[in-house]
Amino acid sequence: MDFAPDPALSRSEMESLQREIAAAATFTDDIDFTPEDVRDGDALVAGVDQAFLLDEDPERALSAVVVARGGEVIERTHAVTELSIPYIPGLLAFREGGPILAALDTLESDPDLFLFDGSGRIHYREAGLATHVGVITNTPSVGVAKSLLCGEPRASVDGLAEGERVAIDGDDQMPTDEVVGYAYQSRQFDSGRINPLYISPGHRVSAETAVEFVAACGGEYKLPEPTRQADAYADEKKQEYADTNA
DNA sequence: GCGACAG
DNA sequence: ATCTTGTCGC
Repeated sequence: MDFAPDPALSRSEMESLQREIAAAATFTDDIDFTPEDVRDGDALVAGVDQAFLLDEDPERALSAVVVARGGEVIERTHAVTELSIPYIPGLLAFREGGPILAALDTLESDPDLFLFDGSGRIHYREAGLATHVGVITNTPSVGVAKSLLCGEPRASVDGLAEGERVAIDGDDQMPTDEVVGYAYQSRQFDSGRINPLYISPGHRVSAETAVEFVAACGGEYKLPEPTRQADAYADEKKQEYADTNA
């Protein structure tokens, strides 16, 4: 089976491929390491994020990957790739999946877990970016999104205390009623103004464990450290390319 | 037609 | 995502 996120597919072909991806995905724990291992530096976690070069035709994506073991960064890599289709809610993997796979191909280390910027199971067809790339690489993956694509929070997610989480149930536009993820307040101030992260299983991780992994990555900021590092690295490299191309 | 929408 | 400085508030 070829699950490659081919941007040339028709919209309906993309949607049916996502249903196949969801069927092949595992939303329960199938891992040989624990959140505790992540804390102790006995597991490799890779944060993946992107920056974009939109003032070009075609536009290009700069995909960055930062691998961490405990608090230390052991590898950073990136890839610059052409983008062929625009962003369409629900079809993000077909725009960014290829570019991300290109960056993962240059990795020398072999991460135990991937943290992607976007949704996993919190998706119309339970096949968001984290699930799509997770299934293709057959690597435990988690989706870390800064806003909610779909699904229904069981309770208000406003002003949660640091460490609190609220289950996200499948809604009427999704094929399941199960818990598809969690709103997770990684950081909070007394004023209670920071929005929570929306964590969901990508592949081979349950919704509960996905949150535990993010929590285990630590960091002083809202985003888990590997993701924050990847974000900064992507911006850094983007400037480099922008200057070179100027 | 209305509403809603990761990055 | 990206375009972008200062600024309101704890």
